[in-house]
Amino acid sequence: MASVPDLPTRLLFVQFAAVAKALANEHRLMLLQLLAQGERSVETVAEMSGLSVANASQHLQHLRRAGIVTARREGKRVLYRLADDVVVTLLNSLRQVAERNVAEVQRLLDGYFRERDSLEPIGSEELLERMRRGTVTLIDVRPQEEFMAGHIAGAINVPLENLKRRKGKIAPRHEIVAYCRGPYCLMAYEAVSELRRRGFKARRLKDGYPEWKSAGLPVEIS
Amino acid sequence: MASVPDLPTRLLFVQFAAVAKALANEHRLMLLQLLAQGERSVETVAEMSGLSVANASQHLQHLRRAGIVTARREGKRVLYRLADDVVVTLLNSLRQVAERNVAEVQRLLDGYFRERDSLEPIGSEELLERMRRGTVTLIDVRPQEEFMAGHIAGAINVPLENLKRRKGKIAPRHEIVAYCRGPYCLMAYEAVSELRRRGFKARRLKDGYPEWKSAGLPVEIS
DNA sequence: TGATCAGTCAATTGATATATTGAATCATGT
DNA sequence: ACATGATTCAATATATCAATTGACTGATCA
Repeated sequence: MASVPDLPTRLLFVQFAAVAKALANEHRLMLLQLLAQGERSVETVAEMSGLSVANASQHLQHLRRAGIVTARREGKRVLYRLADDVVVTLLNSLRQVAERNVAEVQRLLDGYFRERDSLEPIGSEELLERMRRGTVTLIDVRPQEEFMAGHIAGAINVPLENLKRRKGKIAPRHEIVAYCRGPYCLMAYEAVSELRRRGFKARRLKDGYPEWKSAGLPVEIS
Repeated sequence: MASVPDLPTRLLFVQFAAVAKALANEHRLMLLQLLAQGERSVETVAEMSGLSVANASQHLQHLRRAGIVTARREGKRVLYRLADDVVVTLLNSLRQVAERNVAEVQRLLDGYFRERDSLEPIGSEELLERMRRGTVTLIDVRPQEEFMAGHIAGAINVPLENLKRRKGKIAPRHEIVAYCRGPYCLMAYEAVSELRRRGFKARRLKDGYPEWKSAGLPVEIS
């Protein structure tokens, strides 16, 4: 009764495993989060992730061979991007499984990310509704270059660095909502803490730009 | 401007990578497909996958440490099962990425699985509607033990082995729909081919039991 | 044409993963 | 208590992966 799998089925599993192998490295996952913001050059993601250019290049090629990202040449530089939106779904379910089932992740969330709950995240439906009524100011705390590559429609860019150095003159009449790269990017957490310290009403958007974009909600470029 | 990720964020990526590492092996993916049918003992999945018991045990423990499966002891045996339904989603998006992006998978699908399209898969909505009207006979071609552990409500069990040996006396008035373990399990394909060779009207269900179950559609046990 | 910049390739080293083997548990029946 | 069956553990050899280094290629611009 031993229904040992036949050859073609085994080959398929080998291919699926190849995709999983490409995801099975913390640096590549970090590169994917960066690419989830939009197209980026090798040098850019190398600098943002703290990897050497050669190392980042090899990781990106690994991801490309697995069909997770694609690359195109533009002049001197090579620009990488996620292959399609299914990749965002894949990364999200990976995150969900880790979050729900791995004790270590729970510990990290409960510890370092303790403020998570106290910062009352707002959902996308509620944000859309309040944007329509104009009762909220939406800020994107990512660096300017990421903002310019694409952001939530109606958001204004206040990079976290500027916010902390009080460079932007923020005096909104309404409550502030901050967002960044996604649920595990800490920038929006920090922004909300900082704003509250200064006496503003501030909340965090539950998800980040990649989730918003992949949900088909309105975005802008530039 | 090098926004190198901070420590807690890096630790989270390490944890996500650990989950991905657990998926990054063809044998473990095969074990997961088997466990997607329901709870199974180490010995059972070892036999079904063609792995040695010790090897299967170690792979299963790897999956357990990653929070992808859980185990419980029942007498002499240890029964493993998927940790939750998010795992099914994760495996499906992994499959989708591989399917959409990897040339090798395309080749396998177009070659060995050539009959795929000619076998006109039926969707779950249409199947439900026709089951309600009674205009279809639904057969589950998985082995009896898998059928007994859970199957689509209203299905009858005709294991592929029996079907091929003409052991079951099939004389349905209606069209036959066959299903098995999922989109990459070949048993339903073979069953439909065989039935058509004998002159029956037969189609394949688009997805398999795990997808049906995880979609919350009606199932039965025993 | 040559200099420069962005990225890739190849070779090396150290670190991880995998399958096998045989011994060690742990619960059960005699 | 002892024997048995099911699973896990420990040790090993082989294979694969990751980061570094320096050389190489391709596109741009003086």
